[in-house]
Amino acid sequence: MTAAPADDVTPERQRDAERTRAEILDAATEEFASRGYAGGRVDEIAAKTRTTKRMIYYYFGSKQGLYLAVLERAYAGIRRLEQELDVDHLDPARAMRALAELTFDHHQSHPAFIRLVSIENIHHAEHLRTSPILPTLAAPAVDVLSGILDRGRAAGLFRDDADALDVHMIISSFCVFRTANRYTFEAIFGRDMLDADRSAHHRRMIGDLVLEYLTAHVGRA
Amino acid sequence: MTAAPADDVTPERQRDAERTRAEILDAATEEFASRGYAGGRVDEIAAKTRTTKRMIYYYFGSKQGLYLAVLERAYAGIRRLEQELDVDHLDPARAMRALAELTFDHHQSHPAFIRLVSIENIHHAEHLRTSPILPTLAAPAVDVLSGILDRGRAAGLFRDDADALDVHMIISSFCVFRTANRYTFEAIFGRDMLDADRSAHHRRMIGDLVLEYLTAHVGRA
DNA sequence: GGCTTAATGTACTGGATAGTTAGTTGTAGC
DNA sequence: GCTACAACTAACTATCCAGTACATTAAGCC
Repeated sequence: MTAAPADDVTPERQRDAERTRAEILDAATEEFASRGYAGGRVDEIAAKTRTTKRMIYYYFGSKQGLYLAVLERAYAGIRRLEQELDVDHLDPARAMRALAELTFDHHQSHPAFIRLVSIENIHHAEHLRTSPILPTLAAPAVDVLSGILDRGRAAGLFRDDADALDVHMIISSFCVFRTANRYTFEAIFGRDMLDADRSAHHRRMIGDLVLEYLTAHVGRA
Repeated sequence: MTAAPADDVTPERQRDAERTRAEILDAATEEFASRGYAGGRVDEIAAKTRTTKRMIYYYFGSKQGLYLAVLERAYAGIRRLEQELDVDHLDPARAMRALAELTFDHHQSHPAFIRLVSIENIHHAEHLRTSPILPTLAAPAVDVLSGILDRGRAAGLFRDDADALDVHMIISSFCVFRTANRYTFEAIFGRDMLDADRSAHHRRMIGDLVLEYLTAHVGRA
């Protein structure tokens, strides 16, 4: 990436565009995810970095530009995971469970991503819709899922009328809800979603749920 | 409510505290639900009513007080619905489906409520947690659900290890997701969740999903 | 070692916006 | 028809905050 001299490494470089950008993105992710777009403060983001507000405008142009960069980087994470998931060596049922658990694990360990998606929906996806990465987001999720469904149907294991996006929705809704609505759920029902035992239980549960749905009334139109 | 004269009704009363309050709450619900708490503008809310900003402070004290009043009124709607739902005359499976469909219909027809819940979660439920109505929110949902589960288990129809809050979560997550994440879902996958055919399909689906879960491996510990 | 450009810092501005001050008017009760 | 209070209005202020003008410094290049 950076062309650093091989033998005389300065331990703290004073100018490093790459690192400054990344530091700003990290701070901005935290700020926007925890306060929303309108609630997020550019001054606050700058204060969390080792640089100044001027740099944010230098690299990202505007508050909106920064927010969009944050959003795009967050989406890139789950997209990469889905692309890297190799389930061809697993039977359809196990493959489906692996996909559900991948989603479960990602969403649980990336609350900032989930919160950013919530925030983006509050804004009617107006930022995401303008993003150049938008067209690359659908395929990874849908392709893996369609492949598993096709194999399952061919083997006579899964129902014929299951739709890939519906299955994606079942998995996403469950995994997103646990993280996205964690706070109101805990306030109302007094149950912490992130309790380790409960997490393990829910992780099994989403796999069960999807497989029960897919194997119900097999062969029916 | 208001002591209006019986025979000489003035068509447009110039002073009506009740109506002014309600008008402010309506406008504020729309504003906060569509722009978030920090993004919502008190001046904008005032402009949408037939009164002035001063009245908002007169009745609700602060922006936060207004927001909390909006949130409480929104929760009151679903709580009332759940309380009024009478499923004792239905067999457990039909009762469960009726509850799922009630939730589905409410969430689909009250997007502002769903958005407010999302917004409240962005804010770590800090407003809801201070609300005096908080203790009244859990019981209606849980009681109806527990009743149905008990009857289903007693009849040997439902699995023994099903937990009321888990079932609530399955139903809520699905119904909330469709509305809450509608915009990013449409942007990414090009599918409108509110299409009439798809809605009917999903409405059946959430009932199926819950019943398949509850009737799977019946009798197993 | 000077030239060029990318990277960085300081200090400011102007518009937006939550909240207030100081008043006015309608209406119920007598 | 007067009084007291609730309901209401208009105009203001103090602060916050996104974005900028301008100066400066490090580093690659020859």
